[in-house]
Amino acid sequence: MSIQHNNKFQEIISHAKEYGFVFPSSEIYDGLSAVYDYGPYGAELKKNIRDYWWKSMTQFNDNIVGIDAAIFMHPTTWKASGHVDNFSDPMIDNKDSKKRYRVDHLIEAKAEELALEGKKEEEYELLKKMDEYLAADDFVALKNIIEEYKIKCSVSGTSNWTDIRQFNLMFKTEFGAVAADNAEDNIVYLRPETAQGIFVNFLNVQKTARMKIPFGIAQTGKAFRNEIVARQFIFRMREFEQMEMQFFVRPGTEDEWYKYWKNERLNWHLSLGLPKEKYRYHDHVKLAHYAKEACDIEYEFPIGFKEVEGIHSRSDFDLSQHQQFSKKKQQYFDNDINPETGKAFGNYIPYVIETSIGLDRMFLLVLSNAYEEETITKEDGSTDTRIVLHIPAKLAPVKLAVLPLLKKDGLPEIAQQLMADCKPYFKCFYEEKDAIGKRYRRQDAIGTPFCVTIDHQTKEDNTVTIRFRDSMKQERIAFNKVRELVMQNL
RNA sequence: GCGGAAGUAGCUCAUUUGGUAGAGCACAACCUUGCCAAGGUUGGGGUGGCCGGUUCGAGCCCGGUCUUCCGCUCCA
Repeated sequence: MSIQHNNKFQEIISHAKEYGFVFPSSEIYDGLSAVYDYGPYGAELKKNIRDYWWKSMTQFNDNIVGIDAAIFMHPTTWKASGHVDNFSDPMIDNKDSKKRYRVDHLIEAKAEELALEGKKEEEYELLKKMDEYLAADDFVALKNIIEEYKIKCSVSGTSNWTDIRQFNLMFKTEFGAVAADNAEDNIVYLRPETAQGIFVNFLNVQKTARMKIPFGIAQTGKAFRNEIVARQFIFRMREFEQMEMQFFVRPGTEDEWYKYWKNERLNWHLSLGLPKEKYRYHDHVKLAHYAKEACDIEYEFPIGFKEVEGIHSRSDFDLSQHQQFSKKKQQYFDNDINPETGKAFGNYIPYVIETSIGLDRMFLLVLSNAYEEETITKEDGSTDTRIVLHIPAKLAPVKLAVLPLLKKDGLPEIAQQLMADCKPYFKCFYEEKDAIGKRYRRQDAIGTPFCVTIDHQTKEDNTVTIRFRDSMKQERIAFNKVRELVMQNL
């Protein structure tokens, strides 16, 4: 990351705070690491992004419906999904190389080494101890093993280790107000992804909304991950919001649908007028346990190319797992005729294509792309700078600012009429204090695409000045055309 | 977690060797004001991140602690 880019990122963070987009969480108590709150304009922008996504999924696609599943889920959900077993490993760091290892990997590597030296008994002994201590969560004993066998870091070659720490991806909490006999019985997790809420409702949705494959289920909502290092402003947070759509398809057609959604999702981004050259696909080579194919849509943030959205071909992994753990069939009966056999496709577990976008990351994307510190040359040749957010009008927190040129001569009254006229249709902002130029610049700073000024001429011919954010150009239009003009751009 | 940097008004920053904190912007009120942040007057606002030490006296020196940022590390 260059210093220049770094500065731009800092400026965006400062701007976000100063103008009420994003605040550090619990700031009066010195903040909570990697947790942020959205302020008045941030909440509007975030909501507008969410709504735009939701509409593009559930309104523009006849075969996609939405749900809103709970954050709490039955704990077995996470055993089935693989989150419990795959994300609770003890870790240890080498202080010299700064490299982090999974403790079991480290010890197993040593055992293998012993085996190669022909010390079969020692190998067996070591692995037996390890399993015993792992099962007991005895980190002190595990570290003793590492020291006893003089296990070294392959990078630094030293045995300078930190203490062992448990890495838990999922946040745990207690469910129910009364303690259970066995404390473990009361544990529920805060979901680390929204997808499982869709999978466990697959049959409910399919039956009640009478969906036929191929079809999709969309959902937006909070998810929680206890990241080891969560940083970079709202890019990686421990509490974040996902917008996910799981698309269920007939086995054998997954490649075609994967390509379809890969293409479709990038087009969604471009439909907002975001610059194509800042986007790229990143195809995964190393795949997660459930994935058949996977790619990320990356965007060039001020901190470099980073993932905004993932498209994954998840096979029938999730539904199969839930079928196995719940002992409830997760199958679909496909009445369509298979041209090869002349019979219906019959019962099967559908394959899934997932599109998963981080709402907070999308927010940061929009903000990063919108932010500009512009140098403008005035009529007298002198230069000035203005800070402007070129937020797409569809997403802008405030659509229209209504500004009486003077706070007298009946101009505020006329302005209030316009407010009343537009308020029911989109978010408006009214202001009558300070010089007009200052008011324009304040609207630029929060990304308001249109400003309308009411002046004395308005009283004579019912026209107003409309001023455009990006070009700073002004036009005279009829008072009663303002609402229409703004709505055309939303 | 390791290394580095920084915490003074809402924001950006001053306060030369230790002597009971200041500016600009922002905010509020009034006046002024015909179109791109720059008119005037007045006003509100700070236990200097927190705790302790040295000193007659600490925003400044020392120690600890917390938080944030950057780099490394990790990342479904």
